[in-house]
Order: sequence, then structure tokens, then C-alpha cells
Amino acid sequence: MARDKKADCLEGLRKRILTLDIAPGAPLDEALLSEEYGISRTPLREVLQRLSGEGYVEIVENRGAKATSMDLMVLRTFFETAPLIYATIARQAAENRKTIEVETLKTAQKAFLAAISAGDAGTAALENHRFHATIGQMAHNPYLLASLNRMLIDHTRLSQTFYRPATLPEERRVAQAGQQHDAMIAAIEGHDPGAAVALTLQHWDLSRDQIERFVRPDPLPLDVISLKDQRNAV
Amino acid sequence: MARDKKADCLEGLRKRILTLDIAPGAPLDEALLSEEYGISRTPLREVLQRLSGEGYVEIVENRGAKATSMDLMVLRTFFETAPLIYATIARQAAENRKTIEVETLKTAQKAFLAAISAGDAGTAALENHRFHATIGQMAHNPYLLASLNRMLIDHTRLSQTFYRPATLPEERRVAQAGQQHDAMIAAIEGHDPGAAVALTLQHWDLSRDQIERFVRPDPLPLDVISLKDQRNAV
DNA sequence: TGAATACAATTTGTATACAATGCAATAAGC
DNA sequence: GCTTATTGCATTGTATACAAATTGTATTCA
Repeated sequence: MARDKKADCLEGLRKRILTLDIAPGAPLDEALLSEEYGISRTPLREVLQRLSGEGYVEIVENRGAKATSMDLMVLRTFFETAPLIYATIARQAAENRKTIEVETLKTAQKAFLAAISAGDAGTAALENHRFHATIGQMAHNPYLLASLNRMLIDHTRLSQTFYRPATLPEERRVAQAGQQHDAMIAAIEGHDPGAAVALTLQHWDLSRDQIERFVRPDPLPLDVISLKDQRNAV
Repeated sequence: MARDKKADCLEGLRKRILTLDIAPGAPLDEALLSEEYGISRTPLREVLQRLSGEGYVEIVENRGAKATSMDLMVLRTFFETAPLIYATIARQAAENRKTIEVETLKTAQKAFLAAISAGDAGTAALENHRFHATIGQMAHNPYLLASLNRMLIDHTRLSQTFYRPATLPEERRVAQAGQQHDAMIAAIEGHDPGAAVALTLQHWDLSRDQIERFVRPDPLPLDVISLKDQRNAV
């Protein structure tokens, strides 16, 4: 299996960053990682350079690499920019997709649904990432693709909780996301840019609401010790 | 001067690709370049990886690096996408610019005008690149910045002839581009997103017309040998 | 006590030697 | 004659050893 260790390392680090196994801002130790993936530091450093170009990590000279951080201002920008990029990519995917690419997209969707059914949250998030990255490819626009791929990194990291539904309404939203994917496939396959854009914006709304719940979760219960007891406690 | 050879190499290769000194699709020989910049292959390869991430070069495993190519379909996409990215970046630059950044932009513009006055076409193109990259920074949108930087690479390569005006109308257009820059600075400094967008679209129109003249130049004269002579020639 | 400095330890950056891969030219087989 | 092997060469990929830089710690002196 581990025939191409360098590729494994590249893919492995991508996954670990996307799933928050490596947290935003966490330092990446060259010696440790090269040991872990069974390669020397030279190719590992090339992997880090590449990940830096893709937006997964940030490298500072003489001070090593970190997983790309997500501060408040960037988050704000993320919400601002996502609809524009996603919608434009969807439009161009519907316009420019090749027949063979639709099959790739359907395969990604199948894997996505399977991961949801299996309750495998990490895999579901990664397969969702792959689904949207595939649509990005289908737009055949290298310029916008650069933006999209950067957005998808943060989007996947932000939506980690999405595929671990705790309540019935959450579960329903996950199922709805799966249905929206199917509708998007149909619009893209049918060369219908208008529908692709509309569906994409709906999909974004669903995702955005869920992310907001992740960023601003319900506050911890105040009444574990009742307020009255607290007053008398000291 | 050549204290940090690696940085020189990075910057040098960027410039050579932007000025078409290294043509689109041209292979980059590791041994040759490392010799040329006085560094070993290890850091040179890291430079190439980085340039790959920035969109300047394309690396194929076991087959080396090439300057990113510009085929017909990509060119079409370029014209399609540029207004959207440029306008959106301009809007956000006007909204989000910091005071200190305006000075940086003015410095870039000064260098740009100086290069034009000096008739230094290569430098003018590079300084124009720097001007627009600076506006990109000022938008404080890492997602869109990825798109913008990729567009600017191809834009600079396509507009190489622009700053080498051969006729009076061309010279006038170069001067107009300089004036538009000044107006854009004012709009961004004045926090006027609407004006920034409008000016940017005008600037794009000017640039697009010039690029079209570059891509589709005037046909070679047919009457060097008159048509009548041609008919009788064979 | 606190600031400054010298030193040690860890980490990053680079050069070189060697292994593996791909390409091209030539030779063998149908 | 055309396709298919084979061999040699050129180029890319990797490991290791070493150099440079940064960080943390201890020690000295005001």
C-alpha cells in the first residue's frame, strides 16, 4: 500500500488538516513528520512547500510551518465571499462540464452518501470536500479554482460538526444536503447554469446556518447549580 | 547585494516568467538554474515548488517544471473572469484598506510612472503588476487574492507589448492607464467602493482592447507582391 | 530583583552523493 | 518495413551530513 510514501504524506497531511486532527495554527515538526511518513526531510519539506501553495499551511522562514490559521477577520471574509465563488463556479461547471466528469461527480456523491449512512463523520466531511472540489474542476476555470480550493479548506474545517448530527433536525439537514447534491448533479449534467446557481445558493444557506451553530454553539447550562444556591454558596 | 540568493532566485524567476523571458510552456532545468543562481538543487527545487503553488510554473512528477502555459481555452476563461475578480477586489480594497497601505500603493504608482517615462517597457509591466498586486493585498481577502494573483500572472504576460507603444494613439493609451491608476488610488483612499469598481472596469476595458491587439495583431501586408502579380506568378 | 549576555540545544536550511525514473537511439524480431 | 525490446544517457527524486539560525536557559552584573 505504502508504495508512494511522498504522495501518502501529501494526502495524509491534507486530511489531517481538513479534519482538524491538526488544528489551525498548530506547528508542523519536520523531523517528526518525516519520521512518521517514512521519508527523509528533503521530500517532506517539498510537501510542505506545496501545501503552502495550496493554502493548507503557512511557512515562515527559519521558523517552520503551521497549519493555516483561521482568525476572526478571515472568517468574516469567508462568509462574505463564499456565495460569489460557489455560485460562479457552479454556473461555469454547468456550462463547461465534460460528460466523463459527471461520472466522477456521481462517484464522489455515492461515497459521500455512503459515509453519511455509515455515520462516519470525518469521511463524510472529506467526501463532501471532494464533491465540491470536483465541481470546481468541472468549471475549467483555473483562476476561480484557486479561490474555491482555498475556501473549501476552511469550509471543511468549519463544518466538522455538521456530519455528526446530535438531534433529529440536524439529521434532517444532513439528509437535505445529500438531496441538494443530487439536484446539483442533475443541473450540471443538464447544462442548466441557472438551476446550478440557485441550488448552490440554497446549499450554501444550509451550510452557513450549520456553521454558525458551530461557531456560536448553545451556551453551557447555567442551572447545573441553581442560581439561588449560587447566591448562598459563598 | 546577493546576500539571500534563494530570495533572488525566487524573485528572478518570477520576473523572467512575467516578462516572457521564460516563455509559457518553456522547461526549467534544475541543474542549469541552480548553477545560474549560485545555489544547490535542494533549495532550487523548493523555489520551484513554491512557484508552482503561486501558479507561475507547472510541475509534473519525474518530468520537471515548466513555465505555466497559456492555451486558447484558458485565454478565453481569462477574459471571462477578469472583470469579476478585478472589480470585486477593487470594491473590497476600497472598503478594507489600511491607511499605511495607501502609501505603499502610491509608491508603486510612482515607480510605474517613472518606468513609463523612462521608456523601460519590461519594468513598466512589472511595476503595473506590483500596483495591482498591492490593491489585491489591500482587499484583505485571502480567497479572492488567490484568484487575482493567478490572473495577474497571465495579464502581465499578455500585456508585454502594451508598454512599448509604437504609435501616438498607443502612447496615449499608456498615459491614460497611468491616469486611471491615480483615480483608483483616490477612490480606494477615499473609501469609495462604487467609484473603485467603476474605475477598475474602465481600466480593464482599456487593457482588454490592448491585449486583443496583441493577440490578434494587424495582418501582414498583402500587397508587398501585388495580388495581380501573385495571380500571374505560378 | 531585573536586565543583559553568553552559551547550549533544538530546529531549519543547504550541499553533495547516490538511487530511480524517463527518454532516445539503436538493435532485434515478426 | 514496422513494431517492439534493450541499452545508455540525461534528468529528477531521496537520504544523509553539515552549516546557519533561532529559542531557551543559565549566569553575571548593576
